[in-house]
Amino acid sequence: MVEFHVDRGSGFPAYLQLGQQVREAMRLGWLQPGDRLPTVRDVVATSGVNANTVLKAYRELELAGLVEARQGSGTFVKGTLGSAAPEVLDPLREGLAKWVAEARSAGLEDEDIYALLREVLSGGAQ
Amino acid sequence: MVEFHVDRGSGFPAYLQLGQQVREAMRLGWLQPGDRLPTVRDVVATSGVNANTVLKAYRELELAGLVEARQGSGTFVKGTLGSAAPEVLDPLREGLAKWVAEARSAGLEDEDIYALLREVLSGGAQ
DNA sequence: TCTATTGTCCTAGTTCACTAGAACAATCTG
DNA sequence: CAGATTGTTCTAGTGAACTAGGACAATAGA
Repeated sequence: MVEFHVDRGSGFPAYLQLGQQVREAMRLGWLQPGDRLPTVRDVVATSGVNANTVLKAYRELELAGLVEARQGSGTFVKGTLGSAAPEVLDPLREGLAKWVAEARSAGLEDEDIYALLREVLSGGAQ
Repeated sequence: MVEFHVDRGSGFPAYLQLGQQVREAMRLGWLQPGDRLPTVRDVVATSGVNANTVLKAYRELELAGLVEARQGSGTFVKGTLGSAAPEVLDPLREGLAKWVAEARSAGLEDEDIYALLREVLSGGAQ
């Protein structure tokens, strides 16, 4: 089961945070087709956001074809995202963890690491 | 000189995007103490956001002690962020680029890569 | 069938990001 | 000094995000 963590006051919309967390869990293989998302009321109780906000997040995921809402029973993962095959991800994760350890021992903070990745992904100096 | 790229419609506030881009440029060593940020009017002309929005971004950076606004002459980088020594960053960037190439040839999209990094940084399975 | 659970809708209202446009104030340059 | 450039302030308004609270509808399970 996925556990949502909504950071109010971070500036960006709660419904986007929820959506992103679902997508991310799908990419990492934590959520697979058929899995059930937390109940709207669950999320309300857990994260403190309003039911309409949760609904908005879920509706966007549904529009994107990623989940399917079934009244009375819950919201279920329907599609797939990314190439979340564990046999592909696992070795990559290991390699990344190694690099991260290196970066951290060189004194880099998490934000430095994110910045560096964004730079590399967007093609260097641009 | 830093070039801003504001993605309207991405959902999160323009002033946060501007602030983040300055912080990131500082982390990567593109902006160093004494460097001048683009003029408020420059950013307005370039990115299309309103002057007040740019001002809000700059004011937040100033409150954080990262920049200093001097009326009549511009806004200048004051503090430092991260450990942006090139002799430290360069080899790390190289190693990361290598890993990214590997991940991409394994079929991962950028979003997969971000998700994986977030997972690793937050300490694995959490 | 009855009941609990779930998603869904509705109305009303508040807060905040952002826009628009104008004016002022300090600094630099010639 | 004069003019251009820069940051700064102000007022007014729009739209979106979010809250609050209630009600309805479909499904699952006993």
